[in-house]
This record gives sequence, structure tokens and C-alpha cells, in this order.
Amino acid sequence: MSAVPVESDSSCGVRIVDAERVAAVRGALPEEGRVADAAAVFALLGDPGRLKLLVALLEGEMCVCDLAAACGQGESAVSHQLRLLRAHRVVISRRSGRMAYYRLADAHVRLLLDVTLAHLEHAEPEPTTLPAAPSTTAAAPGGTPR
Amino acid sequence: MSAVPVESDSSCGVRIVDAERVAAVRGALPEEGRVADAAAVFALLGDPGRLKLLVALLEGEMCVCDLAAACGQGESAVSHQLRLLRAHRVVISRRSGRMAYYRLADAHVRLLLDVTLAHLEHAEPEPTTLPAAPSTTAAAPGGTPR
DNA sequence: AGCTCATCTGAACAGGTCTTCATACGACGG
DNA sequence: CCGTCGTATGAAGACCTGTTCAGATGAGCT
Repeated sequence: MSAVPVESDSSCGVRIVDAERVAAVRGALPEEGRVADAAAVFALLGDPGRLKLLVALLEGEMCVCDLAAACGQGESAVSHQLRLLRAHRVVISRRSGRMAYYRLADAHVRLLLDVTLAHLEHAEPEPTTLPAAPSTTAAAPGGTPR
Repeated sequence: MSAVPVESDSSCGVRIVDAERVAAVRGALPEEGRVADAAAVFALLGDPGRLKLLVALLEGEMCVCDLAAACGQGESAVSHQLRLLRAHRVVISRRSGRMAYYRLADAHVRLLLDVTLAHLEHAEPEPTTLPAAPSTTAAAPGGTPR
């Protein structure tokens, strides 16, 4: 669970080649909870619908129906997603009468969005294809990172 | 681009409050494909197992079995995940004999990981809990709970 | 008060994702 | 050449996620 004393478990069913490396990485990895936390945020950004909502909110706060119209989604679906996002403190809501205005609440997420949008600018469409063999591009660009 | 002539579709079943805003956001949103692309990358980072693998790879290339040992996952599972990551050009593999060494291939992802790790440093555990979990921590640890 | 509007909520279904088991491939060692 | 090792792959299963439909809540208007 926590401080596993880096047993070079050659007895366990796990094969290890570079024990030092494994130990080092184990020490460098954040705790389980932190990783799960970060993964949860990434997972929230991992849905196209939610991602569009958040990008829309980059420009400022909006109400649910406008958000739905701008992103081409059903209002109920948007409400559900906003609920999720709010639960994770990614957005916050302000109520004005019967309207609810949402805005980004997390600077970290805003940074992630900015970085990603900037990346999308000068990057050709990625090959979102799966098991395509990278035959032609097999040769690595070179450079030993270590 | 996809010049949807911003019909203030009052005829459609969608209600709009601030038509200008909606139009502006529509224009500012990246194309569908781009959003889907970015979401796909975020989704890849959204799994705790994969996220750990990628964080481990931040330190340099590793083989499958070491990766599995360091991250506490089955080797088969790791192989599957690496396959996914490779398909999206997030990692690349180098073969040396019967070993396969993986390394980060995408500078964008590396940046996202760095930003997130830095954020984890000086940030108290987020309330990764959903709406229903007031539990003992009913009184929020401080800040703006609601 | 009664009605409409904007949003929220719950349940159910469809679809996808992740893990595991079993097996296949290619590479090394004897 | 044959056995073993590291990895890759396929299929099956459990699990989770996202959308939709229906109804509920609360605020404003006549």
C-alpha cells in the first residue's frame, strides 16, 4: 500500500531487469492517492463534450442553455457534466434568479487547457489510429534521454 | 471553417440567452476533430495505471517488466496500455533483443505531466469525492466549500 | 394563485474501457 | 535444434461512463 521496502522480489512472479531503476521510480512516484487525483482530473478532460464545455468557459462564464447551444449538446447532458465538473472543483456556479452561470474555478485546469490549445495550433492532425504499424516511422528521432 | 451560419436557432429546441456569446464561442472552439484528438490524449492520461506508467517514463526509458514491477501492475496489462499509448504516439518503443524499451515520445504530454506533478507538490489533497460523501469531513478543511 | 421557464435530478439503457486468462511470436542459450 | 524467456495479442468478463427520458424543484411573470 504505502512504503513497500523495495524488495527486489526475484521470488515473486514479477521479473525485474534493472532493479535500481525500479526502486528509483518507485520512490519518485507520487502516492497512490495523488496519482488517482490527477488521473481523475485528466479523465474529466478526456471527454469531448466536457472538454468543449471547458474550452467554452475559457472565455468567461456562461449559463447552461447557452453552453449547451454553443457546444451542440443536450441541456440535460450539459447539466450532468457540469455537476461532475463542479464536484471536482473544476468549475463553480453562480446563480442569478433561475439561471445558473458557470465558470472555470481551477487555475491548474485552465493552464492545461491553454497548453493544449496552444499545442493544437501548430500541430497537424494526429493519427488517432490504433494498431497501425509504425513501419515507416520506426526509426526513432535519436537522442538518448538518459 | 465549418461555417455554421450561427443560426440563432430559436426554431430549434434549444434556448439561447446571450446569442452573441454563443456565436463567439462557436467561432472560438476548435474543430470537432481537434477537440476529439485532445480529449483522446487526456483520456489516456485519465487512467491511474497509465498515468503511473507515463510518470515512470519521465525518468527515462524502461522495459515492460520493469515498468510493470515499478507500477505494480500485471505485465500483460502494461503491454496493453503501452500499445494504446504507442498507437497515439505518446510513447515509442525500441527493441533490443527480446526486450522492448519504451520512452515518452510526445513533448506535449511531457509538459502536461510536468505541470501536473508540479501542481501536486504544493496542493493539498483534492476532494476527489463526488456529491455524496460529506462523511466525517463534513466541515470542509477550509476555503470556499460552497 | 397558477403558469412558464431554466435548471437539476434519478433511473435505465447503450456503449465503451480495463483487467485477466490463455496463447502466439520472436530471440537467446545450451 | 529445442527449451526458455520477454513480449505481444485475442477473447471474455466485470466494471464504469455518458446519454436520454421523465419528472421535480424553485424563480419570475400575469
